[in-house]
Amino acid sequence: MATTASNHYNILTSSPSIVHSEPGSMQQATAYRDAQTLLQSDYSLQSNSHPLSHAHQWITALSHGEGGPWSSSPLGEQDIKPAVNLQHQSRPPHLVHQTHGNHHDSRAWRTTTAAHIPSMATSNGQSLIYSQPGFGHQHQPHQSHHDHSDEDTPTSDDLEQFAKQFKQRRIKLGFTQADVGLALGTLYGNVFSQTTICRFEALQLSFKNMCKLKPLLNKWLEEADSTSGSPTSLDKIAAQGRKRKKRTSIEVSVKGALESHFLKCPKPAGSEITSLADSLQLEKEVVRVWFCNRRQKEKRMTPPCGPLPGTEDVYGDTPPHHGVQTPVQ
DNA sequence: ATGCATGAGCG
DNA sequence: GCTCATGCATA
Repeated sequence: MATTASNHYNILTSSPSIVHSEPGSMQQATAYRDAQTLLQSDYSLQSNSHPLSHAHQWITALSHGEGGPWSSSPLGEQDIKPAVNLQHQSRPPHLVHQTHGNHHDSRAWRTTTAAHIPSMATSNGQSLIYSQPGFGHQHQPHQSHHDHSDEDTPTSDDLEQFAKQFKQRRIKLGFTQADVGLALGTLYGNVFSQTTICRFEALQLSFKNMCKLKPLLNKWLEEADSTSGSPTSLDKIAAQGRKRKKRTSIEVSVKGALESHFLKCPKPAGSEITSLADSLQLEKEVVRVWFCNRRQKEKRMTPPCGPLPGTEDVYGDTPPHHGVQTPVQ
């Protein structure tokens, strides 16, 4: 069965303070993992026992110090990043180009820069439901073609370029994605995780989100660049705990089943989710979240290949209109 | 790098 | 309930 590795929550109490990592070293990665399973309580604890509801503020409220509901320390969880970057940067040349035309909000991406066109592998994303990439260009930011480097609404291309350069320079300067995330917190008050930086570099965020982060990252880049000789004070405080449901590990076979259902119906009703969860022996919530994440992924996931026209808005939120135009090919 | 999860905000 | 931004935990 698939299953959830366990229904425990782990409380990370105090992770080792992270010092800004030095170029090339990926130290502090394992130390904190021990403290990972300190406490075990039922899932219900979260939904029933604690009337807490606003626990996100801790992330942003650096000066709040009220501690989240589940946090054991008053520091909130602003940055708990353990800098578990072991990866650094091995990035295969697979282009991550997104091609969607979701005007809806903001996730319009690349238009056509595919350098190589892998054939549709049909492993599991064959139906790429999503829409078309079309819209040959950014329909969002159109400001006069000016020669702005930063500021102002960038185009998809601008973002892509920036992300590329950002990553390269970041690496050259010897910083990990986690370092950057923390630095943004100490420098500008907005802490971000390694995950976010990673997704930024990989263009896996929505257009709007990318636009929002770009300025910050750009500033950091300048900072880091000019201070590349002296040790920028990247010290930060890290220590807090938080209870979170243990990540459920869904078995491959079960995932396959979910995929199938997803292809048939990306947006199942509550009752459907319930029965599906029942047949797969998963908690309803897990299934519901799975679908949410699946949908979200579809929206920004780079299509395995050219999204085929004809399979458009399955979610219904994909709006009407232009979208025609064949993707790559 | 990515899977599952949380929570704000919106109907 | 969903979307969307975001991240812990994990592979």
